[in-house]
Amino acid sequence: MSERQPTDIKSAATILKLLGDPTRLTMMKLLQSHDCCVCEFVAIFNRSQPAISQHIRKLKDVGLVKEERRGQWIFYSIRQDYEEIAFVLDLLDQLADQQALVTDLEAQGLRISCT
Amino acid sequence: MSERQPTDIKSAATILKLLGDPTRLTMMKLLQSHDCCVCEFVAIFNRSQPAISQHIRKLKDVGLVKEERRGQWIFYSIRQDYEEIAFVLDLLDQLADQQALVTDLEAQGLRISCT
DNA sequence: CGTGTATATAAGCATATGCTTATATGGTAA
DNA sequence: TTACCATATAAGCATATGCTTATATACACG
Repeated sequence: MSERQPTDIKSAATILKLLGDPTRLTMMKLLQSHDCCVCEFVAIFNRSQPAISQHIRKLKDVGLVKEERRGQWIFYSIRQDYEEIAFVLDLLDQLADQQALVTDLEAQGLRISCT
Repeated sequence: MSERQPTDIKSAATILKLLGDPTRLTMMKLLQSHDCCVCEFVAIFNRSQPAISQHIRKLKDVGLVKEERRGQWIFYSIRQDYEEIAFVLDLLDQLADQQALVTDLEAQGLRISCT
């Protein structure tokens, strides 16, 4: 079991700045449990589709997430080969679980449309 | 040894946003090793005194650091009683050491003036 | 093929951020 | 007290951010 390399300040600041937004941080936490498509995030965050797309783009631009088309939808997932992935996952592991956001939607009958 | 409580998303996002700036992140990392005064940061970051003061203020406003006058200077240190201190310290622990910033200054004869 | 659905992108705007310069504050010390 | 030093605050400005609305793209599928 090899010790992880320390994260350099610049990389860390870039990551933290990106995650320093409640929407993006919650997105990443949710992505840790399962892949999501844009429409799912739109439903969960009750925000416009472009707003969600723009958040995802930022995450994608730095390489934190990747996309994959499945039928009509594009699913996003965390890139496990991201350079500082351990730093990111450790951070996410310390956050309160957010699955309730998904199950609440289902309970309301607003089941995520694209799954 | 009690398990730490998970950090809620909102608090985490606030912290990460604050630390998502290379200057403030480095400040916090340095403060983990020893208290610093404003003039020390000014020398290390080669930035104006107001710029440094304004960064410190943000850290102070959320309760991450506290101040303490020692003679002519005001020294800043990490508040160990900060609510999410464990989250913050864990994060800082994963960053590359920044002590070189201090020793380099000393090596150049630009010894920190206020120590 | 054409149509619909999911998503991305562009442009515009209001607010936030991080600096600058100028000035205020507050304690030290002659 | 007066002058000085470290630091804080205020005001102004350029850039960044995150939304909005409008529109483009890109598949899927009848």
